[in-house]
Amino acid sequence: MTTTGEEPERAFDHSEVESRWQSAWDEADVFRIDDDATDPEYVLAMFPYTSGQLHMGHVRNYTITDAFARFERMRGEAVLHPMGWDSFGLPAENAAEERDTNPRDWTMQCIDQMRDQFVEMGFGYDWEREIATCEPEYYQWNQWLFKQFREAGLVERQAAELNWCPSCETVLADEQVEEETHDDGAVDVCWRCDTPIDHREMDQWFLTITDYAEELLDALDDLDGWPNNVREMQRNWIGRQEGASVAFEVGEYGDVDIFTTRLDTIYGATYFSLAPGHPVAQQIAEDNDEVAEYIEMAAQADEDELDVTSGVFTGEYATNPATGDAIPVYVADYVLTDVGTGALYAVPAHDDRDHEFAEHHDIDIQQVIEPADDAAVDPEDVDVQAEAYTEDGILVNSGEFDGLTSVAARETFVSEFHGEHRTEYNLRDWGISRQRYWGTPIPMIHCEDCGYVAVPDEDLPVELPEFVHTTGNPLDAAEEWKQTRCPDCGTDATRETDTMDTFVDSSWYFLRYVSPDLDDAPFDTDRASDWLPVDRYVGGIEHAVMHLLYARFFTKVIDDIDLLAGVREPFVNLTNQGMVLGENGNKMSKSRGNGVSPQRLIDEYGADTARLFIMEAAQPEKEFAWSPEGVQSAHSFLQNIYRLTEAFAAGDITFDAESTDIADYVDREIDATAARATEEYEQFRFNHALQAVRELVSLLRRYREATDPDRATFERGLVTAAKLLAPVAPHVGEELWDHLGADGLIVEADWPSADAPVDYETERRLVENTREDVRDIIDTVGIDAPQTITLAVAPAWKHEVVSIAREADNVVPAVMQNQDLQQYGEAAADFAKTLAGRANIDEHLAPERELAALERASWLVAREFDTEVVVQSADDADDTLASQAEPGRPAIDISE
RNA sequence: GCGAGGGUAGCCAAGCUAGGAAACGGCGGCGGACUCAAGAUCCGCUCCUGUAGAGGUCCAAGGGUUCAAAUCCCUUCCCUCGCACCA
Repeated sequence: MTTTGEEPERAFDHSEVESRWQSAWDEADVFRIDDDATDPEYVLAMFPYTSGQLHMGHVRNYTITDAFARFERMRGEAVLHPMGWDSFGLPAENAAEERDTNPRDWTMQCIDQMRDQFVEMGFGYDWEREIATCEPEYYQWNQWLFKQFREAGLVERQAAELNWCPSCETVLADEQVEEETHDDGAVDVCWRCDTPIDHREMDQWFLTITDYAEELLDALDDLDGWPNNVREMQRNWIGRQEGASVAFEVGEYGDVDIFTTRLDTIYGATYFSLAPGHPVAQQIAEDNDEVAEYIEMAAQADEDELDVTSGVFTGEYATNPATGDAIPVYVADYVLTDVGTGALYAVPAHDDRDHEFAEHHDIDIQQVIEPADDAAVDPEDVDVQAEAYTEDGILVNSGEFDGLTSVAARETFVSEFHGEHRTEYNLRDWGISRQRYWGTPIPMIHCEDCGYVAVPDEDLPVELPEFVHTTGNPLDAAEEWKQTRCPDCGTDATRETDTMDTFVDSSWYFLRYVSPDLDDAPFDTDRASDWLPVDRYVGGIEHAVMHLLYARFFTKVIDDIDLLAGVREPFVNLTNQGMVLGENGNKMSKSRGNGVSPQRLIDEYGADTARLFIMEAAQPEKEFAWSPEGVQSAHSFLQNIYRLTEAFAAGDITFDAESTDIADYVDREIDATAARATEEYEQFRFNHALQAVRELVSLLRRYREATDPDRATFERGLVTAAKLLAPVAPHVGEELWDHLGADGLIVEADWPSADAPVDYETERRLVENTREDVRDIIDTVGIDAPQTITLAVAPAWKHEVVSIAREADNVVPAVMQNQDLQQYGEAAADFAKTLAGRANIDEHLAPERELAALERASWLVAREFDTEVVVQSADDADDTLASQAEPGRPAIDISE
């Protein structure tokens, strides 16, 4: 125990309790799921990178999935809730260097450490399905899948200018390059070490994800279970532009294709521009020193160093197919080699960049689009010499096409100028080569005669050799490993020394859980087709593009090569959990010194306190700040519910066998709580569900204080609270369950049935309003010691009037025409008039139901004012009093 | 610049998709019960006014639709995030 003298005695010792139940779950195999289960609920958290350090983000992420998995399990679902280790990657190499060990030993040690912590947190995983991507049993299937992709024509070896991190000494995918802004502009840096990146030309293995660009984009529309921002980020990343390509004849170099989304502006093209990397620009450079220098300079320049006006005239001219004019050809850095065709015609009048460039280089600006009649801008106000007009409009100065709309012109011009419709994507192919050791060896062999040859299946896996400490790529230094024979011709050959991007590992791991020990295929196709897609996927927003896009790509390819039967998307519902901020509301970080160690929290307060605090703090998507008060509050709640249950179990509570109105009230609240908590769990709003549980426990305490409770009702309340709490605080849940003398484990118990009581909301409103009115009167009048509070329900005829009034358009005549109400004459008419003046008439209970509701709730009023409360029907009540009552608003009399 | 999501009482934060009660809950603050006292627990209050349940003003700002708007529509301002020399 770590209790200090200042703190109250703890009701139980969390470390003893928690480890005891963890063993019990383990022995009862409660988290194991049979291979023959049919379409289980697949609940998955993004598996952790094996840094060895569990942080609050992990705790939150895994508590969310664990609580939801436990909830579904109690509801009777078969649940697949596995865990594994994203265990390849550069940090392990760095750690190995620092600690004079090797990546494997380091990683394995991290895994053991993290697994222990997960167990301590009470996370219920099917550990028999545990996987680690750094094991040959796993990564051999990366290699096998790579070959399958290759056979499907989805692997290419391309020379490409690549992002190179000089510090990590490796190539980075576009996705791994981040922009860092400084005072003097932006710099591209390595996502891992923040070192500014270089560019290098190298041969690399690519997966042609661009072949799937269209489906990856279109299918986003149907991913309703994904957050909008993630879908939008992927749309952005894939970046589709609908346009057209048209050829311009460039001097002696022949036709050069351009891509444009604004073919309607072609008559306004007054110059032509090539990217520095465009083949024709390179050709021109051979005879033109000025162009050559410019291209060289542009290649050296940092991102953003050259502005839009940077460029050089080549001395060449292109022919505008629309006007027949010869327009000057420039090489300009703002034209990007890998966007479109790397060449464009420029229309200064209708494009901001072209406009700026033209001004700087003194090129003609020719207007060809005017605002349409219905545009917000008057054509007179448009001065393209001053500023580009970039909206669509009506063509002018475009020969016979004047008067066409932009939309029509774009269509017409495609055939007119022998172009073609074309769709371009920003998405680039996925370069997976990494010049590092701790990853999956790419299963290729280079033979002088045969070129690149895949390692035959029977020779897989290509296992990593022993790690050697070296400055370069350790695989390159492993001479013995490198030397092999060509599978085709048998002559000496060398192995590929690059390893795969670790995002390959995580692109299909969710399939491996289905059959983790299978040794003749990556996963069981039938079972995977039944168990997938993942029903609930939870992880950080940082994976919005990379991991989630690659995983979608892999799933589609795997389905296309018939390893899956009709699974096009891996994750149906996605939740990105928010950050856990430091106490001051800032990001937790070492430099700020505001980090909180999960381990210390577990030691001090126990896993359940940590879990409860995190889940109560906010909805999963929202960030929240760490709060010692919140932790304390969660802890004392657990202690309190424990004490209450213990008192019940120990026979410290006196019960009264007679059924009472109070018991009826409590019974209804129990049902309402179960209903509400169930809905909130389903909606992933754990904080709301937990709030309901707290309210129920508080009610049970008040119940006990107010009277000798009914035993069955009180017990049912405790059982319900324990069950509703169990997914979030499972150890305490078991302990409560045990005290309540129930059979088996709460983790396997049935979820409480969840129908809200009849008229619950209306009744609650009636009771709350009445209590407030009583308070209001006592307060306003200044009554010190009320003797008796009398509540009288309105007579049945008034209820009838209200019912009629709710339906009728014209209240007073409708009421007066009613035969039954005529006997109440004047009174009925007056009441009808009152109601007619109201904008809205609330729902109300029938008189006998209203009476019963008030009788059930009267103990709350009696308790609050320490007084007698009498609830009367209209017949029993004094006439004057009863006449003041309305449906939903009993008359109140307070005597001193 | 483009896109996504937001702005609710001292603070945090529900409600907004399906318009109908000054607007759930928590923290903080105030008062009361219990207690020798503190803590824990319990009962209230916490926009303004009010000696019988009332009235007034409210959900970034302004306008509109409606019997009725925090909720729907328009405009403006501000915040957070993502993308961005993308032709």
